[in-house]
Amino acid sequence: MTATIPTLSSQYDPSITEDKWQQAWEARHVFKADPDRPGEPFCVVIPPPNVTGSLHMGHAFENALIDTLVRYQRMAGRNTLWLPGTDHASIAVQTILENQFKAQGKTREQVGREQFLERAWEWKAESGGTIVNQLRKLGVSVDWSRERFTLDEGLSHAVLTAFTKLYEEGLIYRGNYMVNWCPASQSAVSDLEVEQKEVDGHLWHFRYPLTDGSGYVEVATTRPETMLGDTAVAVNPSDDRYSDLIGKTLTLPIVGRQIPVIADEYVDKEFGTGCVKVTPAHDPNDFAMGQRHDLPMITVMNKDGTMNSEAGPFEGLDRFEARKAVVARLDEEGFLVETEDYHHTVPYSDRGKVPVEPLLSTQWFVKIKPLADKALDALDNHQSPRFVPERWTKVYRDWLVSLRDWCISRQLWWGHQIPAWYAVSETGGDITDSTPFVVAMNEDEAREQAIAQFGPDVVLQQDPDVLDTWFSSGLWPFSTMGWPDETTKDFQTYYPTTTLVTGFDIIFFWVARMTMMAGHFTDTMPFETVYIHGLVRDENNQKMSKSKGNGIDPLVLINKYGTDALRYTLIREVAGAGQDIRLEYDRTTDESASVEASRNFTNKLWNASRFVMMNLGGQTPAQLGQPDAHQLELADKWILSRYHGVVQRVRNHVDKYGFGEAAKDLYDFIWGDFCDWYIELVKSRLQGEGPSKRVAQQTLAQVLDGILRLLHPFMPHITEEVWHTLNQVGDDQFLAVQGYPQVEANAIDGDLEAQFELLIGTIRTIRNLRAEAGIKPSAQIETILQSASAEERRILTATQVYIQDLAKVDTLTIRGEGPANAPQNGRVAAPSSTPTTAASSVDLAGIKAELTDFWVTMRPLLEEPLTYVNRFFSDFRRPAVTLLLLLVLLVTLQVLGAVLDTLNTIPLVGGVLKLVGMGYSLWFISQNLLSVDRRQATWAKLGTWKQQVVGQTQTWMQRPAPEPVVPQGQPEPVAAADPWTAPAAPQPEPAPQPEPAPQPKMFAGVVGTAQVLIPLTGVVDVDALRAKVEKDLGKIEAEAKSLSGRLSNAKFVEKAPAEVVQGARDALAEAEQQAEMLRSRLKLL
RNA sequence: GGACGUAUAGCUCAGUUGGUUAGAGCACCACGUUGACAUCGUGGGGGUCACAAGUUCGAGUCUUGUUACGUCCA
Repeated sequence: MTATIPTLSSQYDPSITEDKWQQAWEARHVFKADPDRPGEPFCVVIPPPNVTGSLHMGHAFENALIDTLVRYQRMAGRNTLWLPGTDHASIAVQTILENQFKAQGKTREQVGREQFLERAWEWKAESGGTIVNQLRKLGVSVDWSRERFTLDEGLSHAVLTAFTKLYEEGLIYRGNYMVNWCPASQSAVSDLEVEQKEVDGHLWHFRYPLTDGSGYVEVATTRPETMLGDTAVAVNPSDDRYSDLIGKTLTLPIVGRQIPVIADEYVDKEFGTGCVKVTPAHDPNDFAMGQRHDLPMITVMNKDGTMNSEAGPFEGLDRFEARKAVVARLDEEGFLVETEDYHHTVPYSDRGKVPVEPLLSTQWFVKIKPLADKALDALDNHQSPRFVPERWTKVYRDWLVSLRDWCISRQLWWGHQIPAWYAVSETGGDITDSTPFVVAMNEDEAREQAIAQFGPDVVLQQDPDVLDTWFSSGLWPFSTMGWPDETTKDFQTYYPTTTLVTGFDIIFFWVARMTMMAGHFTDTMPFETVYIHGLVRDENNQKMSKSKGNGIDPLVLINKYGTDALRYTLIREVAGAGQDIRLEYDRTTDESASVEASRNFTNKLWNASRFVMMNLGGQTPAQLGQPDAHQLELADKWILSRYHGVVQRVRNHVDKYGFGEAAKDLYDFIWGDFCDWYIELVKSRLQGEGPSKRVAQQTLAQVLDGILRLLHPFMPHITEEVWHTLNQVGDDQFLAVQGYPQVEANAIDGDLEAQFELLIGTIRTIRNLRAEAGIKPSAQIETILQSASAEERRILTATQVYIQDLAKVDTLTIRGEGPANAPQNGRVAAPSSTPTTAASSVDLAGIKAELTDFWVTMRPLLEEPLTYVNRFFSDFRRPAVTLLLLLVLLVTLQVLGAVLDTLNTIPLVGGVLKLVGMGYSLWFISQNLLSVDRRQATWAKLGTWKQQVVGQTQTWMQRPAPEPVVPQGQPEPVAAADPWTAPAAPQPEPAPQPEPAPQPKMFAGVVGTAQVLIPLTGVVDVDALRAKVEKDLGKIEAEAKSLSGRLSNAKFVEKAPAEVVQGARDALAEAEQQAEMLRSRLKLL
C-alpha cells in the first residue's frame, strides 16, 4: 500500500489515493470510538441527512467542517466519537412514494398502509444507502459501527418513551385547534414548515348590510371564499365611527346568516375601513377572536381544499375556483364595492409548495413552554449552549421566548406511529374527536390499560397518524447513545456531546428541539457548543436550491479535482464563522477556479514532498532523527521558527473554530515559506556531503512530517498518502491517529525572522532590478550591497550565500558607505569589489556614518576589553570578523583625517590628510590585497588571528564553491558549537579579483537602509530603469512626506503612544535615507 | 414592520485592541522550461476601503445616518 519514492508521479492523482484511504480507514476501524480510551471525550453527532437525499454542496461543506474539527481533536488527543446516521424524513419520503404509486394509478388508500410501509422500507434499503456512500466519498472520519437511523429499533424505543413520558407529565395533549393544513400532502404541518411568500393578489371590498336595514358596513378581504364561514364583523372598541354599531347584526350576503358586530382590540382602525370580517375556522387571528367572543366556528372547506356543504352553492369547487365564483356572485348582487390590486404575503407549505389552509382539526400537541423555559434557563444562567458565532444566541433565544405549542401529529404513514390507542368501541367503531384513548409503549400495554377502563370487550385502534420527523430528531444526541438507558458506556462517556455543527436554517427546527428535549429528559444541554455555519451559494451568489436547479454537484468537483481540493476550498473560504461562502463555478465546463487552486495546492504539496523524499537518501524522519540544535544553520533555524509559529497559529485558530484562517495560514506557510524559500535555500547543501547536508535533510524531514500532521484535518487523503511514503510505515498505522504538532515556543525567534525579512527583501530587490534591466534570468551578475548599518551588514554577510544562490549573483560585495555615495565628486560609482576601495572616494557624510558605526561597534572594546571579548562571542559570532578588522584599520585612518579636517580651518590640510589616509589605504592594499598570493597570506594571517579569538573563519566576498574545500591548517571549518555557523563552509578566496576597470553605470534599489547596486553591463534600457527608480523614489517620498507631516503635528507627538511616535521617527529616518540613496543613484543613471 | 448579516483590486475574500505605503489567491501583462512542481517559477500593472456626517493627533477599522444586496421573523 505504501509507495516507494521513485514510483511517485510528478502529478498527484487523488482518484487512486482517496478511495484507497477511505477504504483503509474503514476496514481498519481507525475511527471506531472506544469509551475506555484515555483522553477527554470529544463527541459530535452528525446532522442526519434525509434518506431521500443525495449529497449536495451543503452536506459537503458541513461535513468538511465537522471532519476537520473532529480529526483535529482526535489528533490532539481527545477520545473522539463522530456518530453518523440518517433521518427518515417522513413527508419527503411519503411524497416520493405517493408519486410512484400515482404513476401506477393508485392512491395510498388503495395500496393500504401495510403494503405502503413495506414499499417504503424497500425503498429506504435501495436508496437510503446512496447518501451514506456519498458521505464516504468526503472522507469523513465517522464511526460507521455506530451508524443509526431515526426509525431503527433503538431510536423508535426512545421516541415511544419520550412520547409516553411527556403524555404522562401532561406535556402532550390532543385537541381541536387551528393548524396549518397542507392540502397537497393532506397533513397538518408545524408553524416552522410554513413559508411566507410575497404574492400579487387583490383586496376585495364588500358591503355587508345591517339586518335592520339602516345601512351597511364595508369590509375588505384577500380571501372572499372564506366569507361563507363568517360569523361576525369586528371593529376596534375605541373606534368612534362604529361605536353605535356594536351589538347590531348584519345579514351575511349569499348565505343570509345573521352575524353580530363585535368589538375587539385586535382590529386595526387604520387598516381599510376599520371593519374586519371574522372567519374563526379559517384564520388564526379570527380563531382567537372567535374564542374570545364565543363565536360559532363554521368550516367551509374539505381537507383536500375543496368547498364543503357549508359553502352551499359552491360545494365541491376548489378553493381558488370558489374565490372567483364568490366574487362574481357578490358583484352580481351589488355587494362588491371595489377590487384593489394588493401585494401581500401568503403562507405556503414548505413541502407541498401550495398555500396552506388554516384549518380546525384535532391534532396532537406538545406543550412547549415548560420545555422552552428549561432551555432558556440553561442559556441565561449557564450560557449553555454556547453559539459560535455568538450572534445566533439572540436568534435562538428570541424564538424560545415566543413559541407556540408544537403540533406533532402528521397525517402520514412513514414515521413513528403515535402510540395512542382509541377505544373505538365507545364511539361506535370510529375515531372521533371525543373517542377515549390510552397512551402506552405498545399494544399489549395499551390493551391492559383499556380493559381496566372500558372492560374486557373494548375494541382498540391505534392512532393512524405519525409523529413529526423533528420529534425523533430532537432526541438524536442522546437516543443514539442508548437513551432511555442512561447507563450505557456511550451515554456515560460521550453524552452530553461536545459540539454541534449545523446551519442557521435549522436552529429552530432542530437545535432548539434538541435543547428542549434534552433539557427535559436528560437535565442537561445536549452539546456544549453550537457552531453555526453559513450557506454555500452558487456562482451568482444565489442560494442553491432544487427548485431553482442551480445546485453544484460536489461529486462532479470531487471527480475533477479530488475530495481534498474541494474540502480545502470550502474550508478556506470560511473566514469569520457563519458567513455564507460563494463557490466559483462555470456551468458550461463544470470547472471551478477556486477548487482548481486548491487542487494546485495539493499538487504543490505532492511535489515538495517528492523533492524532500528524493533527497533524504532513503531515510525516514525517524531514521534521520532530530537535527542537533547546535548544528542548525540560519535557514534551518528560520524554517523551524516559522514552522512553530504556524503550529501555534493553526492551533489557536482551530480551537476558536477559525478553520478558514488556519487553512490560509497553512497554505502560506507551506507554499510560501517552505517551498518558495526553505527548499530553495537548502538545494545547494543537498548537492554536497557532510554535516550541513545531513542537518538540512533532518530539518526537511521533520518539517515535512509536521506539515503533513498539521494539514491532515484539512486534507486527510493526500497527507495520509505522503505520510506513509515518507515514514515507510505499513497500513497498520495511520496519520489520522498520530499526534497533532505541539508548539515549541523557544523555537520561535522573532529577531531571526526579522533578519530573514531583510534577506528576502534583498533577494526580491535584486530580482526586481534584474527584471527591470532585462537581465536574463539565467545570467550570473555582480551585485554590491551597501549599508551604513553594521547590523544590516552583519545580517547580509551571514546570509550572503543565500543571496547569491537565489538571486543568481556570482560576485557579491557587502560594504559600508562606498564611493558611489559621493555625488559631490561627480565620479561614477566604481565597481568596488573590495572594501578598501571605499577609501578612494570617501566623503564626509560617509565618514560620519562610518564613524558613528565604528564608534558604536568599538566602544565596548575601548571601554571594557573583557566585555568586548564576551560580546564578540555572543554578538559577533559571524564569519565577517575579518571585515570588521579591516574596517577598524580603514576607518581609523578616515576618522583621523576627518577629525583633523574639522579642527583645521585651513581646507587644504584636511585634503592632505585625507590623501594621506587614502595613500595609506592604497599602500595597505598593494601590500596585502592586490595580488592573489599577498591576499592569501593576509587572509591566513587574519585567519590565524581570528582563529585564536573566535575559532573559525568565513569568506565574505565570493560565493563558495558547491563542494566546500577545507583550507589547510583549519581542521574545523564549521564550528559545531557556534549557532551562527555559516550557511556554507568557509573558503579562502582563490579567484583573482577583477582589475579596477572603467566604471560602468550602476542601478540601484533599496531595502531597509541598504542599497542594492548592480553594475550595468551590455545594453540596457536606461529610460526604463530611470522610470523604475523614479517610481520607487516617488513612493518613498510620499511616505516620508506623510510621516513628516504627522511628526510636525504637535498633537500627534504629544498624544500618541511613545512607541508609535518613535516608530514614525524611525520610519521617517529610513525613508529619507532611502530617498537620498535613490536620488543620488538617479543622478548617476 | 422588526431583527441580523454583508459592502475593500476585474473575480473570491483577508485586514486583530484605531497607528508606517490597505494584503492574498484567481484572472491579466512580461520574462523564463534551472533535475520537486508549467497543476510551475520570477517580476509587473490594478483599489476614493458603498456614500455622508461625527469622535480622534490619527478611521478600512469606532459612532450615527443613508443606499444597495442578502437572510430570518411577523
